[in-house]
Amino acid sequence: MTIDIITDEQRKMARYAKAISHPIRVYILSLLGKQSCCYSGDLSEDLPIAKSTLSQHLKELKDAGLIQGETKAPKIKYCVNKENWAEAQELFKGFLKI
Amino acid sequence: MTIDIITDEQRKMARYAKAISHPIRVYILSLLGKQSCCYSGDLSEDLPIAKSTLSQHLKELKDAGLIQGETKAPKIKYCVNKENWAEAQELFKGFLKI
DNA sequence: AATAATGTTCGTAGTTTTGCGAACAACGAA
DNA sequence: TTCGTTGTTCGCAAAACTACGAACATTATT
Repeated sequence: MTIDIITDEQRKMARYAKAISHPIRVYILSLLGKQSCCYSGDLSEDLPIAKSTLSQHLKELKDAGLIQGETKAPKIKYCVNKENWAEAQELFKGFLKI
Repeated sequence: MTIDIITDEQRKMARYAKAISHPIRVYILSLLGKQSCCYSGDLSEDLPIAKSTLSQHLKELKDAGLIQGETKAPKIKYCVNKENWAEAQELFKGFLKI
């Protein structure tokens, strides 16, 4: 009940887990796992949500560091952020003892 | 934009991820990974949160199916729910393999 | 039976998440 | 420049999350 015994690693774990804690975001990341990149417009066609909502989910993933967007005007190409994804992999691997 | 293309697997992934999307819950699960079981009271001593708050986090993990409680009156022994934990492992493994 | 130990539930409060449509910004093409 | 395409941001609302203390339940012990 004194000091904070939760480690930075555990905080990071929680952060990444939070980023993937929504079905839409799981879907997006799964897709990026298959094809490594995608356009927001393609997602918008497939997913039953408003564009603005999709935009927010992408922002969530971006803020968590799991994806990155590259402007290919007028579109934006989203890719996995490999560095952070690798970190997340390691964290989850350790956590799940996979 | 028509049918829901999100799979049950992806929904489950999101559900499990949500359960571990809080530092306190990551801490609890990490501990259970090390020693497989623990008492709520021990957690309460270590964590800087109110008992009632801890109780809620444990309930979250229980509802998600990741842990289960066994009454050893007047204490409660919490353990990993092995079956569901294995399922979560598989889901994350598939998800992260990417 | 009375007390102590252990947790849960209730009521409350503040914050965050999720979602939508409308309005706005950026940029290529006609 | 004007228009169409593509996304983001804004304003709003509903729901969920996080947290606390007080009150309550349960059970072992005295």
